[in-house]
Amino acid sequence: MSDVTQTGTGAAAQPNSFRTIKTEILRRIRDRIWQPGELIPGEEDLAREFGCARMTVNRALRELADIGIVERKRRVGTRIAEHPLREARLEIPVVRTEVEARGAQYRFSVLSRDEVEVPETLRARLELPPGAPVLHVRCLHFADNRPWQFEDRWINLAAVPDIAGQSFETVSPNEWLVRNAPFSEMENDLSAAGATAEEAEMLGVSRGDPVFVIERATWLLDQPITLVRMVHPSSYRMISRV
Amino acid sequence: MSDVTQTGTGAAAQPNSFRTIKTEILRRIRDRIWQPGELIPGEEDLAREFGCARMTVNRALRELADIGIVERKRRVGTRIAEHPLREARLEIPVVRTEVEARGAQYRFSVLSRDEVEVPETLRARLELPPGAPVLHVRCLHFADNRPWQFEDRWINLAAVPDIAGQSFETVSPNEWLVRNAPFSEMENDLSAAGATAEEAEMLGVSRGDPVFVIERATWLLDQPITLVRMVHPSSYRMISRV
DNA sequence: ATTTACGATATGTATGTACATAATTGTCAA
DNA sequence: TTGACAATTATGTACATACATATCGTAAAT
Repeated sequence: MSDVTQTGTGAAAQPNSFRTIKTEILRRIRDRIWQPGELIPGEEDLAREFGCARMTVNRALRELADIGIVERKRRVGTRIAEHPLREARLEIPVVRTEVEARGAQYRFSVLSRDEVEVPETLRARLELPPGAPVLHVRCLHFADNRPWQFEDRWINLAAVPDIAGQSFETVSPNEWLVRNAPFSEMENDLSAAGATAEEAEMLGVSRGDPVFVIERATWLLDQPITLVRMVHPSSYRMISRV
Repeated sequence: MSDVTQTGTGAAAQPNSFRTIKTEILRRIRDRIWQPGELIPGEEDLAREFGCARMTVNRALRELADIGIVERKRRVGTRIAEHPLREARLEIPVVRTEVEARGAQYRFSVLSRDEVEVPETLRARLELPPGAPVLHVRCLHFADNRPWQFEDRWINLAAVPDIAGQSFETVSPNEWLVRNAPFSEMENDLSAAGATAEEAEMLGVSRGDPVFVIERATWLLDQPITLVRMVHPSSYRMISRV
C-alpha cells in the first residue's frame, strides 16, 4: 500500500483527501489524543470536522481498519485497536532471485519428475478430489554450488495443465509457477526441524541437524495450485523489515 | 480482509456487489480467460458488462491490486500481474495471546533482570552509543506448563525509561512493551538452529536439537527500542495466511 | 532526427444520495 | 424478571457525476 504518492506539482495536497484524513487520525493516535480502546467520533461527525463527504472519511477509516489500526462495528462505531496488531511482511522471492541477491551463482537440478494420482496423505491438505492427477517434482537449488534449498513440490495438474509440457531445463518449477500460475490465497508454515535422511543427504548435512522448513500451499479461489516443502540448511535466514 | 461476509438472510447476494465482481475476475484468471500480463477491459467496459457503476468495478479492481493480483496504471489500464503476490503477512502476536489462542494455559517466569551498560557485541546491532544503559531480561514462557519460548531481551532504557520501575510480576516484558512502547521500524530474522546448552536446558530439549529462532529488533524512528531473541522448541510453527 | 507540446484516455478520487445491514437499546407483554 | 420485538443508529455499500492526474501517442517546432 504505497500511500506516499504526492501531487508532484507544486500545488498543496488536497486538504480533504482520504489520505490526509488517514494521516491525521494516525497522528491523533500517536499523540495519544485518542487512546487505544477509545471510541472515536462517527463518520458523519468527522466528515463535518474535516469538511468532506462521509464517503471520504469512510475510505480512510476502512483502510485503517484493513491494517488493524482501528476496529469498526456497525451500530457501535469505530474504536482505536487495543493492541496495534503488528505484522511483518515477509517477501516471497523466487529462489533464483534470492540466491542472486546474495551475490551467489544460482543453479538448480531436477531430481525427479512424476505425474501421479494424488497420494491420500496430501489429498486432505490440498483439498483435492480422490485420484486427481498431480505433478510431483523434486529439485535441489544451489548457491555457488553449495546446496541452498531442497524443494519437494506437488502441483495440481487440473489447475495448471500447461505445466505438463514443461521440461524444467532452464526454468525451475518455482519460477515457472510464479510466472504462469497466479494465486489468491497462500498459507505458509515456517518451522525448524531435524533433517530427515533424504534431506540430510541432499543438503550435505548430518541427519537430525537443524533445518529451516517452509511449507507453502497456494490456491486460486478454491482451486488448489501447489503444495511445496522447502528445506534449507540452518545457515539460512529469513529476514523481514517493516 | 474478510470477504466471506454474506447476506445472512436467504436472499440472493447482490449481483453487482464489488465482491461479486472481484470473484468473477478471479474466476476468469483461474479459467485462463485472462492470462498473466494481459490487459483486461477498462472500468467503463466492465461496469457496462456487469451492469453496475464504474465505482463498483473500481473498488473491486483496487482491492485486487492491493493484494497484487492485478496491476493498474493510468492511461494504460489494468493487467493481470505477471508475478502475483510476492509477500506474505506474518502476524506478530503477544506470546500470551499466541499461547491462549491454542487453548493452552499461559504462564511465564522471569529468570533474570539486570540493568547494565550495553555489551559491545550488541552495541553495533542496536546502533546504541557506547556505555548506554540497557535492561537485560530473560524469561521463560509456558503453554500448559511446558516450555514454549525462551526469551532473551535487551531494552534501551533511554528510549523506554518507564520500564525501569516494572517488576514484571503479572505483565511480561513482551506485553508491557507492546502496550507501552510503540515502534515504527522492525526487523525480524527467522532461522533454525541447534539449541545451545542454556537453551536446551530451558526448553527441556537436548543440546543441538533443532530450535526455531526469531530475532527481532525494533526502533521508533531512529531510536532503538529493544532487541530480543526468542527460541522455540521445534514443535513450534509460525503460520501465515494471505 | 530530436525535442517539446498537447490532446486523448484510463485510472484515481471526491461528493451527495439512497438504501442495506448489524447491533444496541428501549418497550411491552408473558 | 425475562424474553420477544421494534425502533434506532453507525457503518456498509451502490450509484451517478464531476473533476484530477498520469501517461501514451502524435503532431508541431527546433
